[in-house]
Amino acid sequence: MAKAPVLTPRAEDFPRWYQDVLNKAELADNGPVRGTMVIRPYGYAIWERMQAEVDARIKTAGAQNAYFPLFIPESYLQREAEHVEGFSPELAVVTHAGGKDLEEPVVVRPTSETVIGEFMAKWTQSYRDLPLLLNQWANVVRWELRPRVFLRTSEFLWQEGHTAHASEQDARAYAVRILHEVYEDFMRNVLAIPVVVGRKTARERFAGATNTMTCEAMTGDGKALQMGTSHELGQNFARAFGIEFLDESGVRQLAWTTSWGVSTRMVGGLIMCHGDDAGLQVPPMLAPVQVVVLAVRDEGGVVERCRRLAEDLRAAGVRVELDARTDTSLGRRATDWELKGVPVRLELGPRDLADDAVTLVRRISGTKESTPLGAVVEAVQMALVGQQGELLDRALRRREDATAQVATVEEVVEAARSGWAALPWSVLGPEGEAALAQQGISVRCLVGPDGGVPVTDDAADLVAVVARAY
RNA sequence: CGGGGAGUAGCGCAGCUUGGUUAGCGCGCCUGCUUUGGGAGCAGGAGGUCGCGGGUUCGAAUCCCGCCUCCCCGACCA
Repeated sequence: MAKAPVLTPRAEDFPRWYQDVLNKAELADNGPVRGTMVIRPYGYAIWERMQAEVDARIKTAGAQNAYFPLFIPESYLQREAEHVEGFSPELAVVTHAGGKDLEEPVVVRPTSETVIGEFMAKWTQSYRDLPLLLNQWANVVRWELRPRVFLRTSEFLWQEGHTAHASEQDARAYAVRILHEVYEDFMRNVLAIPVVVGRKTARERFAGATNTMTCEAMTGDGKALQMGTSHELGQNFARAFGIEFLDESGVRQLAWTTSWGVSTRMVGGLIMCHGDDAGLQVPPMLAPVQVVVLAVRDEGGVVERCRRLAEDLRAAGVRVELDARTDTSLGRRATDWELKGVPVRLELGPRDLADDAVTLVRRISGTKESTPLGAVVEAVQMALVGQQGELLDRALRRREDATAQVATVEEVVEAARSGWAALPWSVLGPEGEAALAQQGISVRCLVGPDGGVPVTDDAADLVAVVARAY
């Protein structure tokens, strides 16, 4: 008799499977207030690894970290018409504090363009002050109607970059640079998620932006997930907040700003892109635990040998954890580490020890082989590289297989049942986009014929990537 | 806000139609022994204002009225 599956099979009920993974891999719980989440230590360790990798790339791109307040005067939001209109429905507003009603309500930041704009205006006097390249790691609040842990929560963690530039070209170049060198690079090479990078249509644009660019991932059930965005804000916020400078010829000019962010949603994206019926699969580059050394049983010096093995791996720069809980059965522990998606497992028991070997198990390819103890560090390092590549290849193949090249709106609807569709934007257009929206299908982004990110949305030959989205 | 569903142990559920011993089951948890190479077995044990308030009744998880909350599907969204 087969045992009951550890998780609800994905094919049976994908949302249920997602919930099961969150619980069994000990990633997160629902918080007490609707739409909030508790990120458990393993989930948070994954987020910390994401932060470290993204933060390093942001710094390489020249931005500096700072911190702006959680509370923003309500009047700030109202200074940019589209921005306030876009965010009003989901604002959490504090009207009462310190035992009395506030003179002016303060909003809990849904994003920080406004408050940062106010300070950019103070700090920007001369063209020599530009570009001003800021980033902050923070929590933000958007009162969501239909929350899902990690994917859409009322409070989430993110980084938000905000920059001011002397020219439109400079601002655009920076927004594009962040999109590719920070986000796309991180997602593809660390998360092993082959995102499609493109330009949002006017309908999908960020409230207050002149251009929104996006990284879109395909989930295991063939939907789309927006993993990160980079916006050109034109002079909209500069005008609203007075971000001005004197140029080389002494003429007063309005600055051009950008903003860009990725959030804890990426943890949900990781689960949905790479998870299988045995649980999460974490790419080695990201994994907070790359290797677990599993002592099969406490006999004949096995545990001590495992401890040394773990130390050797750690010394070689591998993120390793020792599992010497030999009072719990091997099967249970193996299953638990699979659920958590640890890419490499080293099982060491009396039999292995007698052979002076260890059993190396790969989570992603599912292979298992005996490896001499003397060569194990190198074998592990090769396995980590191999598993990283395999995960990306697999995700890329799946995305390509599940993306239909179509020519009509009818075909889009059919394709979107199980995957993505790509068709000429000239065929679809804003009218077709509105029609699809009625059926819960959206244009995820527009891409150029060469796969590049278009500079406008009315160029010829643009391809619309269309799907149902989370 | 529209349409569906559900509130009983940490989690998942049964019991309710037809009111009646001490409210049950699975998983999990604790203790002990035996185990440990793919989710261990046996024995013992802890754990409950049956969502809240009222009503009917000798007696309510169960019937009646009111309220609250949560989940799922849509519209909003990193």
